[in-house]
Amino acid sequence: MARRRSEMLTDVELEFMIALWEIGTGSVRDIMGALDGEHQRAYTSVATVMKILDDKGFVTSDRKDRALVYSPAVEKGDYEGRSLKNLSKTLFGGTPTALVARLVDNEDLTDEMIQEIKEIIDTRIRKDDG
Amino acid sequence: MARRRSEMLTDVELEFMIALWEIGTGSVRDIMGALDGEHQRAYTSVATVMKILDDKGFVTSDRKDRALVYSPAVEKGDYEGRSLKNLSKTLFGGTPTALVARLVDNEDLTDEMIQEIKEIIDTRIRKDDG
DNA sequence: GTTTGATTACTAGAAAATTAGTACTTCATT
DNA sequence: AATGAAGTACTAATTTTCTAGTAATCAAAC
Repeated sequence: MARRRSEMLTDVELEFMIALWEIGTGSVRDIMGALDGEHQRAYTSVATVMKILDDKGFVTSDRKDRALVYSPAVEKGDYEGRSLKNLSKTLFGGTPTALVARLVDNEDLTDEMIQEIKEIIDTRIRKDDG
Repeated sequence: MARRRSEMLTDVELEFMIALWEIGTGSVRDIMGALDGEHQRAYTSVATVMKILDDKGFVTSDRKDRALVYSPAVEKGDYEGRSLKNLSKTLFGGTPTALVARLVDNEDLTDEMIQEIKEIIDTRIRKDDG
């Protein structure tokens, strides 16, 4: 516990959290196995970062016969929200509309995607009304 | 010129780029003046980072009687797009729809904002059709 | 009970990012 | 020409992040 300077993860921390969110819960070895495998890292490197994540409060740990089993203390959706808020704040003046505007003027966004996005918005509007 | 390892900016680089985008063009002193002012930094710190940004190709520089005057080589909108793509890739499986879904389930999003977002989407759809 | 294997804790070093000092250059002013 | 002011280039130190080694612990297998 303790530490928690920033509410945002560093690059490597995020990579490991993604692995943990993927598997739900797991030991250092499990997490190492769930990593993208691009980079190849020492067991102790993963263990060290997991401990840091524990210190920062992003995960919790439980001992299961000798080994630590980690679980997310922050949900992925929660962190996604944080990331969006963070990006919105730094680059879009805190207005999500500006963010969406930039998103949809991306050329390689297919018609289907746009349509899907429209449906998401419409659903949300209907939910508010109802 | 040269350098350009990552296409993404570091935190401090981004902070300075935002200042430069704000003023359009300016000397180290101008940029220093346009910073949020939260942090207070030495003149030479700003100068060093601006040189790095030049090396990486994010800005261009021109001498105007002795002093360097910097201009963005990457538009803010371009970098906004990059950032969104980056976030979408790491955290939303590369699907912008998932990103939007997360964005709109943010509670402190007002009805007006949602409505605005809807209009942005609808406009984009109409543009595609026509 | 000793060895082996797996794991954590601690430590440290490498790499990347940030900050800023010092020396040098150049121009304007005296 | 000497002095001072402003700026850049170079260098270096600090901080943060990332990586991994070593030692200690503990349980199981022999």
